[in-house]
Amino acid sequence: MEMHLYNTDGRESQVFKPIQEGKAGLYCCGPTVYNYAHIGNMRPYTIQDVLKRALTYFGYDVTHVMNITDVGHLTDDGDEGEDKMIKAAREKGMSVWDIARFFEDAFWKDLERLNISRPTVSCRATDHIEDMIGMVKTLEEKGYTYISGGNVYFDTSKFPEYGKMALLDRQELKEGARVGVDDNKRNYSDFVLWFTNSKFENQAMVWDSPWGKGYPGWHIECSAMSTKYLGKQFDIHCGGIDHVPIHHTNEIAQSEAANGCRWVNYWVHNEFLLMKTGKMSKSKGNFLTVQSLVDEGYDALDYRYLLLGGHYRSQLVFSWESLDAARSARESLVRKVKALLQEGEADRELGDKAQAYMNAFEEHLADDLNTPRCLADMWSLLKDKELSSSQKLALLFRMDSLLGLNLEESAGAEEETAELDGDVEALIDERNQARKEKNFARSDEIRDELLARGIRIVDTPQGTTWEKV
RNA sequence: GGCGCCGUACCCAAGCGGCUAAGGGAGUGGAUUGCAAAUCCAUGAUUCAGCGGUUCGAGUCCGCUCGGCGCCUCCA
Repeated sequence: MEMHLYNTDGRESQVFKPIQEGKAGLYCCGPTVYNYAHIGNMRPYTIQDVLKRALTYFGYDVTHVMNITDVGHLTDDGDEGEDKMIKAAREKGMSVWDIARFFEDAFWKDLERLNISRPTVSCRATDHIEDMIGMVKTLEEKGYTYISGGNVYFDTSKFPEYGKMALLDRQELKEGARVGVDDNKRNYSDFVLWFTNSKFENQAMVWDSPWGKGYPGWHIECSAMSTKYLGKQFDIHCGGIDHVPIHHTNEIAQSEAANGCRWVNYWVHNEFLLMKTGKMSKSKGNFLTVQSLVDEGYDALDYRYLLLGGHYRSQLVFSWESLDAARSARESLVRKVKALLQEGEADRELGDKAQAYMNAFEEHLADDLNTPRCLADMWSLLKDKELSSSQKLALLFRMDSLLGLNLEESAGAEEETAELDGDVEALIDERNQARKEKNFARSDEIRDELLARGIRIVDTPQGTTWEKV
């Protein structure tokens, strides 16, 4: 199956053609670990996970690389502002190194809860300082840099295609409109490759370099690490749409200047998750974390379902109402799987009819990851009266291996924990006895009591069972 | 000021020129139940913000108007 991806570079949907037959190199910008990731941050990782599953399913051997930015970055542009890592360290009374590990661990935990598979390679910026220095040296040798105010800058005027992907040439940027202008720059769009003139206190993260003690610029890490693990040219680069004009633009300039060739073939950018009050961001304080959703009683997978319910290139406004809707839908799917499972196991092979469903699903998935249609496909197969339960299960599990809602595991998980509480069984027996004696006051009392303990009674013609709420 | 996106039923949301406008949630009616829950069945836009235009044909293309959002700053 051919995959179609919307390529920001060219602004059109294109057929994915790998550089190397049967392989796909995928680089995704990872988190800066100075704070908890918020649920908006999790949107790209979720869609990238689906992309990776899809590529793998369609027969590509995927190498997925993600960086962990554990080097301090500024809270503002230029030389202003405070280093995020240092700020966090001061506030938490921890070293910057500990801060980085702490939030990196929290990040992996969030990914796990969202059923996002780990990248093939995850690389910390602090472990790759030499690679970055090497790339800056190459750029210097090729004449793309200048030193000013102690920092090494990339001279964007030396790179004629600067801003091509972002279509920057069409825009009249309002220079200095909201940020002070860095007088050390020759051109507005120039950016720092290596800092040596830091004014920060507590510079724990400093490395020796040909230009003096300092630390790398904001954009060089992705270029250096992606080149190291995926080569000078690779297939797909993912990230948030906000990265288009600055971060990815600078990455392209650096990488293509240093490597002397085209760098990335497909740029896949996800749109933002918004709050009703506007963009979700740490600085605005209007953000939620996966943990805060869990604290409110949601399953992290409810949020995954919510994300899958909209297309990744559309803005999505988060609301508790839509999360409720996603939870209802997801729980319903899990219940249906559970019911089907009681009728038997999933077939190993898909029959003709089931295959038609799978084909449609694959087509929608391959159509620039149209996950809303994929979910609709799941629902429509469930309604099919001519399809056997075992075929339905086979389809659902196959589809879910691409969407990652963990339906099979969720349907089974309740059974296991169910066995643990012995007195739950006793209460149910007591309730059934009460019902037999038409003592409904007592039976309803027990039902309420169990519900308070997170257990919902389900009366069926075959008898009484229960499930976790 | 410049660039870009969006406006589809009560809510979320597909749709990218052509069969009866996906799907989910909520609601309503019915079956089932001691009552619930769950489940099953049924039910929803002559219409896609508005107005013009192109076309045999437009939610889908073009223009304008109104409304919302994002970017131009580190940001997912």
